[in-house]
Amino acid sequence: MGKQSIPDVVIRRLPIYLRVLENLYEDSYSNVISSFELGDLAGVTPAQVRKDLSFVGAFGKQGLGYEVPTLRDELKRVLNLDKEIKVAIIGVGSLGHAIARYIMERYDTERDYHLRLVALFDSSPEKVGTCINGVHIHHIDNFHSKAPELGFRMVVIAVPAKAAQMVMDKCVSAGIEAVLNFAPVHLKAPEGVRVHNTDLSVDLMHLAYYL
Amino acid sequence: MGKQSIPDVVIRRLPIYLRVLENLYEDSYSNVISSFELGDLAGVTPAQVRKDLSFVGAFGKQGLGYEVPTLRDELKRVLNLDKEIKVAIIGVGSLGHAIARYIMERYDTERDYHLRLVALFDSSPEKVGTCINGVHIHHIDNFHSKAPELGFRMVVIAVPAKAAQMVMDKCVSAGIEAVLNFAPVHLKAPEGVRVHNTDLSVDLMHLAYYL
DNA sequence: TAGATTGTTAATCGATTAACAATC
DNA sequence: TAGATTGTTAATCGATTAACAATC
Repeated sequence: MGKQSIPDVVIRRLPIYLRVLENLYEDSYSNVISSFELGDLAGVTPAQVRKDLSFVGAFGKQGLGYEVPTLRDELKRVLNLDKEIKVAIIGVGSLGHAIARYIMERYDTERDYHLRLVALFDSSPEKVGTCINGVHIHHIDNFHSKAPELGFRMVVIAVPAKAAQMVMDKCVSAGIEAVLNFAPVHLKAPEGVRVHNTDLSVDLMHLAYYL
Repeated sequence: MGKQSIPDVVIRRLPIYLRVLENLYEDSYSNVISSFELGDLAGVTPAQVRKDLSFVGAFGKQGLGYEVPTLRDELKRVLNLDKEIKVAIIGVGSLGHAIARYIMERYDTERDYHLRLVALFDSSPEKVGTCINGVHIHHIDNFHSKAPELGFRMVVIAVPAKAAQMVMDKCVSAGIEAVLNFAPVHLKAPEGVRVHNTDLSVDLMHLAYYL
């Protein structure tokens, strides 16, 4: 299998292919898709698609293309999305709130991705104890015990920049393995903890260059 | 000057350096920073920092490092952030709302980035006509006339996937030059319109691989 | 001055693209 | 079968890293 042999740059594109297939599925297209069509819908070249898919070991059919349900299942398997993945969000400001709703709407319902939001954390006494769509907001001080109790290994950080590294440290000590950080700071984590930084302001500034 | 000669991968890192410098500034650190310190805070190697900064033509001082205010101003100039940049958001769901608040809090106040949110657009009659922090929500049907009237050239799309391409087409025909897309679809735009896609679900799926 | 750090060049590394034999 | 498209290899392209002379 050799999971670590798939380059990260390829892994980053697999969810995009998966997203395209899910959308096709909903619109109930043809049962097969060529690297040309898939590339067009994903915004990459056909050669790129074939190269990427060769890493996951998916088998297309020459002359036809890829079977949509087969490829979709294969991509989900590689991305671990064939199991339920529990996620928690730390920081329930407007961004954390929006992310919570996004995950609940996009995953908890009809799709079978099984990305499930199991807990929210905040430090504000007014928020702690309340719910968003049935998901409780816990106090951040209880994070260390709640993580193993609720069984999530993936966390979204949506707290102010000043608090982010402290929150990250709590995650690390609680054994969290993957973190998606929305705070506008580069967070440090030891080897073995995967951190992905998404900063809206960085994206906006990047685009500003091209104006 | 040769703006187009700076690779996009470098442009993407410049806002990160700028963010580091702004944070330093607030904490009123030393007046100079070496490529080692800057790299550490930005999460890249010192060699990378020096290579990147050599593209913008910034001048550090051997034996010392880079003057923080000089480098900050230089980065802002290259990224067009020395002028006011007007932005509009299309789609005022919870994500659009959160992005609106984020931009208003982060840019409109004490900082001098001058990224300014000038308009919001939605199709819901309940939302149209209301305000968020003094910024009006217009009907999407008025987009074409509002764009030149309010003078924004950059747009954030935060509408559902199904509506996103249609909204993008409206942007293109209204002369928008840069789009930050949060809808989970790859949007097509003609040459000359810069599109940057950020999809929370793609990031989550990417991280899921490493669990 | 001596120590430190830049800017830049050359070497390495990795990713994308092109091309085509295999084959559905 | 003929036409189309895959999977893979080789060629190209670009980005990162290492190293070091220049110099503050």
